[in-house]
Amino acid sequence: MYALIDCNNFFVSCERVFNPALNGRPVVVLSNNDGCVIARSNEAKQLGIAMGVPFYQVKQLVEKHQVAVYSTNFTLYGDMSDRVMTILSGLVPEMEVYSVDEAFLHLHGIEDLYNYSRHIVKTVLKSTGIPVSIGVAPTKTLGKIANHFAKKYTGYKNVCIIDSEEKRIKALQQTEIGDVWGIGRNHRKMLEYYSVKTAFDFTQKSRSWVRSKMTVIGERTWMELNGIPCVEKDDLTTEKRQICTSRSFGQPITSQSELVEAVVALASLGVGKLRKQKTLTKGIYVFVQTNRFDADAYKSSKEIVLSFYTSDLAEVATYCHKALNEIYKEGLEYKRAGVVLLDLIREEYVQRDLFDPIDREKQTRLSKALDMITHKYGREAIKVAVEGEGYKLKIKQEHLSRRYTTNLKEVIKIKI
DNA sequence: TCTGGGGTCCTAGGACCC
DNA sequence: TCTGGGGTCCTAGGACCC
Repeated sequence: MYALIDCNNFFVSCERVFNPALNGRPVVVLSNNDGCVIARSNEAKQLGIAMGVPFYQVKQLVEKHQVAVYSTNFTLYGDMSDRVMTILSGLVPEMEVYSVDEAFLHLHGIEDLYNYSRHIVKTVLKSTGIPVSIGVAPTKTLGKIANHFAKKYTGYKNVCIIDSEEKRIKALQQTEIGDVWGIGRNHRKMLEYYSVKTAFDFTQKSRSWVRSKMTVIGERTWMELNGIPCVEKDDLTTEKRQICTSRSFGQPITSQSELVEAVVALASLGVGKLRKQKTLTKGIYVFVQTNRFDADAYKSSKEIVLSFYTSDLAEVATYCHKALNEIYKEGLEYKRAGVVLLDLIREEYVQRDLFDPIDREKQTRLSKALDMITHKYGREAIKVAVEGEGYKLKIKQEHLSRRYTTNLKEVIKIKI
């Protein structure tokens, strides 16, 4: 049996841990730039605030019901996620972290699944303050469905188990096809056209029909819903194959020099991730765009294939600068830019090249020194010159909470 | 006036090779 | 007049996830 454990309204729950006055109140967390709603408390959901809705569209509703609003604080959420995952790894023999707020647990051989799951729920809550729900089932896709029910009905006490054919069928009949893990908007539309409304309807279609309409991915979902596990453990979960760092700007950027600074700042973040997972890159993709909701939106990009693998910021920054010079057009208002590091390889697999003009030993020592400085004094302490002094990406964050768990200056203070 | 960010996997079709 | 067949690799784009 598998369990899908999922933190309830995760980002909101993180904010509530450090601000208990938010309990019972409607709360929303916004995306970067305070653009869209990306997390909602149950109270906010009940007000009809939809997931992913642009914030300005619900501003009135928010004011009317005094909804608490937070800018996204990924430093805090990432750290809270680490805490939850650490607790879990101590409780189960095997697990796969699936996302910032979800993990699959392997429960093979466990007798009393309900009490075991309840114990996990209570332990995580007590240790981290984060409420979680658990769905247990023979496959991961069914686990997702069970989890949905665990959240939806309070009677389940955050644990729902699908362990019989009757329960499986009942659960499938009560699940809309669009709510199934792996069925997105397009496939939902297509399936509804063929009168497939529930997950159960879907399982009644033939395997070959599903394959022909939705390729192997749909077929996999079909198998899983029918109780046959086939979503395997992903060996690559920890190591990313590409690293994308992009931002929308609160204020548009017009000058080339400022755009260079922004792109290099993004490259710096990307290289930070690259180095953290101990990989090197051999391809750099830079893109810029104007407001993508405009009818005449302008988009441009450039990929540079390097001759040698690198994880050196100065080197990456140089290529980014080059790429940008080729794609920058005067007189436009840029709203978004990004840097993608492609073709990654683990550092121990890199072969030295006889014709490499750069002294890699020296460069590695320099990069390591930079890592140490950044680690000790923060990202702002040292940077590439072209990034500009004190330059900050123009991101709007008007409702930011503190980094309670990762910055000493921002920890909670207790008055005695 | 406002509209996120970071990933993965699969397929079709073109280029190229023998 | 007639114009093979099979394989690999790469890329763009679609679809989906949280």
